[in-house]
Amino acid sequence: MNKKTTIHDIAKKLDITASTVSRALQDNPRISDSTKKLVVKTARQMNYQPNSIAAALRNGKSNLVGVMIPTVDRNFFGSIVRGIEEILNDSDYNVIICQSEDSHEKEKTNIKTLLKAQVDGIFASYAKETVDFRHYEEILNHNVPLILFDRMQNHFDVDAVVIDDYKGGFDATEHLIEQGCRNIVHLTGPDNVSIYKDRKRGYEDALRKHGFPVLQENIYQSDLKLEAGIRIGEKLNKLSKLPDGIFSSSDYAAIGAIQVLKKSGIKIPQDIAVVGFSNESFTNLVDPSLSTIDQKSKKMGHFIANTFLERMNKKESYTPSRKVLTPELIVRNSSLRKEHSKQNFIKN
Amino acid sequence: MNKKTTIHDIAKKLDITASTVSRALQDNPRISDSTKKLVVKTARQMNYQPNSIAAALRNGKSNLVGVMIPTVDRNFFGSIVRGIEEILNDSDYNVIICQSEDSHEKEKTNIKTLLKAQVDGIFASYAKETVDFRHYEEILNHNVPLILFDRMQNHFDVDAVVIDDYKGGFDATEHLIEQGCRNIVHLTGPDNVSIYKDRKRGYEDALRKHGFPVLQENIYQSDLKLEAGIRIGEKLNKLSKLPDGIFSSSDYAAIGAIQVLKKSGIKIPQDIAVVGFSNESFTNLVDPSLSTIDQKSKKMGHFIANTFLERMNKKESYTPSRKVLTPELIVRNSSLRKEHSKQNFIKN
DNA sequence: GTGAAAGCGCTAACAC
DNA sequence: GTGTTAGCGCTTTCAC
Repeated sequence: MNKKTTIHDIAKKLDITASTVSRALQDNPRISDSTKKLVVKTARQMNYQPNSIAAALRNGKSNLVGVMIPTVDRNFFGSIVRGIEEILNDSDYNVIICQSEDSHEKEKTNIKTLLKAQVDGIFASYAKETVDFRHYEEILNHNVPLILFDRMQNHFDVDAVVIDDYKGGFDATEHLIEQGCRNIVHLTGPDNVSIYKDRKRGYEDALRKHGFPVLQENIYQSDLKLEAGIRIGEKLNKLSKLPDGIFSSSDYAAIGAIQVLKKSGIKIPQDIAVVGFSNESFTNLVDPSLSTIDQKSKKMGHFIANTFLERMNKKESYTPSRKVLTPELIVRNSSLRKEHSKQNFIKN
Repeated sequence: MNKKTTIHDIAKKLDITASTVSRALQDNPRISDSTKKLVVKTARQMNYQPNSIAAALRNGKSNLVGVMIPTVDRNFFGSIVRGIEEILNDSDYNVIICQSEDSHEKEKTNIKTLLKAQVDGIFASYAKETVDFRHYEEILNHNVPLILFDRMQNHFDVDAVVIDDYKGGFDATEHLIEQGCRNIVHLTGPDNVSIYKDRKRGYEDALRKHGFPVLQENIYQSDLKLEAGIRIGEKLNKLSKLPDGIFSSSDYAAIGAIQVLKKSGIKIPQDIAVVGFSNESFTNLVDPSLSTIDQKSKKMGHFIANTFLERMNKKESYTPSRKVLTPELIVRNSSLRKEHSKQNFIKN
């Protein structure tokens, strides 16, 4: 049981050569059916396990891809990864996951690690902190296909799969307006992350479209974490004139604000209607359930994987493309004022 | 920029041999400091990237480990993975993550995939569905170190890192009793998963210790998902005599039940106090915040990684061990009756 | 339809 | 302190 069987062992047993065994196992047309069957059977008997490392060395490809995301335990990223795996595992690729934890330093280390692991491709979503992109150029210098998703910059000419964040912001805001909100606050993230800028533009344009002014004092910038939402909620509480709607670029910040506001007796959605962003799994666990924008994460994973596979097929003369997915507004109780909630808490 | 530099390229440039380069890069003591410096400098200049695949083939180890968990987007598993990575990345290992989605079939495929990827070790938590363990024996047959965590069976003689589920169940239940509960319901999972059996035993023993009867009709078995909690909540609602406490083996089921009970005007924790299990990240986002048992996930990840590293060092005559971590009761508002909540919603 | 031989890039035992 | 050599397990070109 100790020494692993190789194609040479199989060859010796059958009194043929390793090349024949190799070809037989790959179903090479030049090998006779009888030999193929024999080889396959013997391989199974001997509990042969192909050594993918040797193949990788020989073929110059590892059949590994690296995915770098801020964190694994957020619904959005977790399910992108699952989407990627669903496609790639069928093509015999394995996925290595690295978490940047939104730190520029970790991101640099991770990229080094992935390149060292000889991955055949890297799929990455920027860390929030990242403003310097030289380590990404390193990937391109190594001729490793790079696909950016979710967060990205425009100045790289690489494949990208994103959602239409502008539309997400627009739809969320317009929905609040339709629910009767006239004074809508927006919670946004760091300005160097384009998704937040785009959502903000959507927010602003929706206001303008309906004839409302865009007020800078209504826009609160933060890291969009739970704690930031809490702090902003406290600020709102102290305003002489409460807003009647909140569109937050993050579910976490939204929930933080809601917690504070609820404590002071403010009714959600009657006094303030709230829409978050990302459709995190907790959004239908909280009370009231949180309206949000779904980012089509699994679909995004599929797109990423397929883009990669296409890229691998047309080796030369490949032109990077950008796929834009359409997000979906999920209306739940935190923003539903007009009709009595048709959604019950079981529904997603 | 196209062809990758190898140690031979460096060797040629410096008019030395590849072995010297290899040794220099590994900081081998037999190489003179001057050569080392020269080699390292030239390597950097030529943008040399070691080919870990070649090294892997030569050394017979891939420096990859595989982690198989039910799902990535649960706080508990996500942070185990992070714990593992924190330790292993320092030892130049990379982590491949596979998700079983609690399916026996997926688990089998994943194990095949990992073995094919030539991982140096597999860390796994059983799928809930799994009752047949032959595919795990396959791992041992391939001489690949296996470490089980969280969920496990006793009949395998392999390394294991678990928490003391019995104590978790006991502490949760005793806490409810101390808060004045006299009629505590328990939500448990499938009987073939030992963690649920252990938590149930803890529940029962706590009741007995305090002189309460263990009533079979107070124990509800399910898959412990949100929906199951909702169904059980509805059942409880219809009882002639409501319970005054719930200990759920899952935060999700707990929250499902709470949602239903709140809807019928039942006050949490005044009417029914609730404790969940796992310290999922949403537990301090819901209202009331959910008391729960923290499973020390990051620490568990560290233990798993260190166990693996130890195992790799003592190659022969290795005796598997079992590490048991102590869980921690986190008291939040869903179970705190006696004193007025000292915890505020910001605290974790 | 099958075999012989070379080589992917690296490491390490053995020389000196 | 450095060079020589062989080989990890596989694939593939070139023979026949």
